Amino acid sequence: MDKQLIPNVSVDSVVFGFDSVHLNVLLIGRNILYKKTVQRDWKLPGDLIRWDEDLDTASKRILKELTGLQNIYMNQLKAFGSLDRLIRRPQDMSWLISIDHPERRVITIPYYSLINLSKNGQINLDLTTNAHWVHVDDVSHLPLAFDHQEILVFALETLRNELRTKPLAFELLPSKFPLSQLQKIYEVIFEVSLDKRNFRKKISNLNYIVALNEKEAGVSHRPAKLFMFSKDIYHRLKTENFDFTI
Amino acid sequence: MDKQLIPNVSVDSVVFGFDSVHLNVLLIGRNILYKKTVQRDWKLPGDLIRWDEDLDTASKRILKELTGLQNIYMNQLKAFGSLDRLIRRPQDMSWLISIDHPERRVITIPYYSLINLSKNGQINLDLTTNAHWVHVDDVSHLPLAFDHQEILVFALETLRNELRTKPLAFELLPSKFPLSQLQKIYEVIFEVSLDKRNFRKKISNLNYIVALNEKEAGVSHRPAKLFMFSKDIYHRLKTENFDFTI
DNA sequence: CCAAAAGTGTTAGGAGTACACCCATGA
DNA sequence: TCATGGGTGTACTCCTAACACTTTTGG
Repeated sequence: MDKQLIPNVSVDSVVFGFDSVHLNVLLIGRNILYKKTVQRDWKLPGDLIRWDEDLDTASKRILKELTGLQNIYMNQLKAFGSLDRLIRRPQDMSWLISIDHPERRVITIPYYSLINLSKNGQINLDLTTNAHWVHVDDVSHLPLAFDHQEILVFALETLRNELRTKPLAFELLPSKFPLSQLQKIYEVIFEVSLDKRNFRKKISNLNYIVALNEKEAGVSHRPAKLFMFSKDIYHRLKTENFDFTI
Repeated sequence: MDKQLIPNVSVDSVVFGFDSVHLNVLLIGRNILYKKTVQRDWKLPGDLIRWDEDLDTASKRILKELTGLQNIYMNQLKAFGSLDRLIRRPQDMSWLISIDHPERRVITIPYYSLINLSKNGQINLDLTTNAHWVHVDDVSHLPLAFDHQEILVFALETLRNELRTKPLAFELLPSKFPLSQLQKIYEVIFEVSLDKRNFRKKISNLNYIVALNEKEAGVSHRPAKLFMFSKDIYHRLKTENFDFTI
């Protein structure tokens, strides 16, 4: 056991990636030996944190070590620390023994991150660590380690909540995007379908979504106008508005 | 150091209490000896957690031990674990030494709670522990231990966010309340003033806020009709609605 | 010329906002 | 009878929701 690590506090990352069609989550494949057969299962990227690093720093470091991802949007979720979280599944117990994990109790502090996966800005996934993008809809059928299924569900709920009131959709898009992509994000994440005209009317009232003098290229249909999100304008405008819903 | 305690993970509670005029927060007064004078400062109720209890359990236990409060609404916030959070103020360092606190690093998991403080349902504060209700507006002038000021600010922000979309106001009210009290909560917490007629119109559309055949008693003005919040009706209704704001 | 997605306007209903006076009670 | 907060309606504006056809490009 590395002396630099706090033995009972970890971070985990729920990295959401949007590929212009699906919302995906980044999982690490494991092959664990259990009852003399090799079983495949999945976990969230994560690890113990060090004595000499802040939580955010730890989360960034571990994500980079395990996946190569850097400089992406990141937000802390609530901690998960139930007594039995590491030992709910017998496979997990035998895995912990196999890696010589000494601790009876680990409290984990999950983060969620957002990233765009479209063809241009190729993602620099470090494949030696077995990281894979999985459609979020498929995850519920997969065996996930520990309480990672629960963490993922919580992360998705939080993403939905934050997406309602914060300009997070743009973290899932390339810097220049057509409006149909923006709409798709809301449709996929909230599992609804939205009216194109009403959506665009709504967007056109938001001055921080700026039309560019550029169009998509290389598509076999009428090319869409590209837009960008202006953080500056957004912050200048969002010092007004009161509104509540009980 | 108690062997039953995890040495580097604590919980803290931000307990908000509404007294029909102000939003208050529960703080514990400390007298610390620093540079040969006794100084008064304040901290959030909190302590290290035990190896054999879940986070929520720990939070409930510690809140009860320190204040006598039980069975109140409680919600976990994000963890605070920066490297210097215990040693930003020299007073805190000398206090930690005085209580023989061994740990260089403690990550705390804060919770916020909501409670009603009106005269009827007298609160059972255990005064031996020096717990006091302080108006939230006054807290920024008080010396708070560690990063507790920061935790409090985050808790208040979170309370505001959740109050926009969840029926939390009722946790701050007695079970039967006049509409003016409900309005006051939004006005105090969001620091706005709302139009009485418009507020009441909005409320009358919410079927889960139910008018009772009862009136206030003992007030020296026209007595107000009392209302209650129906959790049942609320949950039956809130399985609809899509709406987002970027 | 076909397939595919982009782009565009109108109408009707509901929600939000601004605003001023009378009512019921206890002291 | 006075002081105090309770209680009520209307008109205007703005946002939302429903709905179908034409345009531009590549193949």
